[in-house]
Amino acid sequence: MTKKQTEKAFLESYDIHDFDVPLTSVDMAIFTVRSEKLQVLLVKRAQHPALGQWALPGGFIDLKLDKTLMDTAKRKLYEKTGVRIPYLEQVETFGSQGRDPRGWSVTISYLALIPSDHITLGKDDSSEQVAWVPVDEAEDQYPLAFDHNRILEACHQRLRSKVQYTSLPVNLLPNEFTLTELQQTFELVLGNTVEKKSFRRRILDADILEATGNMKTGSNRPAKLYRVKPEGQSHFFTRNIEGPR
Amino acid sequence: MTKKQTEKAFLESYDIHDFDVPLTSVDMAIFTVRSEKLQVLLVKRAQHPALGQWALPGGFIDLKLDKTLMDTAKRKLYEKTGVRIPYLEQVETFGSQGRDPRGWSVTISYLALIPSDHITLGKDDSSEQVAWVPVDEAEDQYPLAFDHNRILEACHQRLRSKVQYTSLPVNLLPNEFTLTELQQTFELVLGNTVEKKSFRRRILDADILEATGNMKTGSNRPAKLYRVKPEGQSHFFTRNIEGPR
DNA sequence: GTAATAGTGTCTATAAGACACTATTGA
DNA sequence: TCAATAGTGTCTTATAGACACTATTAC
Repeated sequence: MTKKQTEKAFLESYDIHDFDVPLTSVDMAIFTVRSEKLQVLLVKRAQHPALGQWALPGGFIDLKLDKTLMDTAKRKLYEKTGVRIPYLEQVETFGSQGRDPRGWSVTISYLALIPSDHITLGKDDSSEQVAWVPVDEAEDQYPLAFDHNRILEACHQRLRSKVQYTSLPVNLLPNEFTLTELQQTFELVLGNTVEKKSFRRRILDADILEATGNMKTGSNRPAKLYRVKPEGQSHFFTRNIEGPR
Repeated sequence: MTKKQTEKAFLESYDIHDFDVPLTSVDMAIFTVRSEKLQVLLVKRAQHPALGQWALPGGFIDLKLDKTLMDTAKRKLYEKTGVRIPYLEQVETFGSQGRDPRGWSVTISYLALIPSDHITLGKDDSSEQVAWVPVDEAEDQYPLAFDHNRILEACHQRLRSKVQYTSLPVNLLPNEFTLTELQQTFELVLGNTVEKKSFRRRILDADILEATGNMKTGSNRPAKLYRVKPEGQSHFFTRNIEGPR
């Protein structure tokens, strides 16, 4: 190869298989709230390597189907849950010699938040076992395949820290919800209680919700129902929730 | 391949070249402060594709030399600047069909901060042209190779937003510096002025610096010189710098 | 009425911004 | 003494936490 070669000639003679490249995949931590717990979706691997072990859903980029990495992530999410437009955020890319027994590999991790209603688990044909597992259990009691425990922790950590200064938990709730339900969701993710008045002031002052006009009734005072305004899915507050002093 | 196959047999028969994988590289935005401007390191590409165009330094993972992605980033940084232990942070991974003419490719971007003293540009033998360019110029007036303008913007944006709530700019200064110099560095990165008293209160209350005992003299009152405590390289404040009201 | 949960009034605490002030040097 | 920059005192502002209080429903 000389420097005089044209770019066209260079590209024609270029073959990616001439070079050693790492295996590249996408893995994701899909979170939802079920039974008043923050849960994460796990799949039992139906292929080697790590056959039979629990893992985060993920897989290889389909160079034909996927135009971008985000497409790969969206495709995987849809295959596993039937959900098409969740909150989806890239977290961290893990790459090393030893993380996969097949050799040098890189995985781009994504964090997804979905409401627990209207999920159809395991839409795809992979016949893998799919399960929602409380995040704490997944972290402490499940030895996940590859370095997936570490990836899950990175995603969980990202979520926890962003909840301190963003409105992300709105993405874990159905279309209509009460402020109390929203507060409980924040508390679940944060892992501590938040003060009611402070919380409502913060949310309402941010102007990210609108009243639907409906009320949630029970055996007590009915609560106003709200929906998220479009810009409210990912609102940034100027200060953190601090939690109890 | 059957499911009864052992993992060992699977791995023995596995050949990465049987699959289509994307090209995978690492690119980095190396920032420093020179001539009272935030500058970024660019290299003029000495190979196809995009030969002769300015680009962010980067390159392929060396599957033999590098054990992790961070190793690739550190190696590239050392080759270009001679600096070994800077502030280094992974920013975002860009992957798509069209970002490189050679085909589907993925690049993991890193952000590095280095002090401008003791840099030896272009230590490696690539005989590429290497230059410091003010970030604003690089963004507005340099058509960088591939999608490097977008990558630079992502790294610059990450830096700007983290400066609001971290101590990162200490990594852009030499070992000893005055509070005024630190403040000026914050201002350069933030793109606005900050109030002197608030700034000093914030930094000193965080307890991330220690006085060296030396003073910087000039034709005026001497200023105390400080160095960063080890934990001060990446301190998180609980609130943002807000800037002028 | 009571139990239960929704929603508010208002005080304190924390850390930032504003800005005028004092301090210490060289020339 | 003056110019220049270092460094401080202290008031105001913004937003969070604490916590007691009122409001509205089903029964």
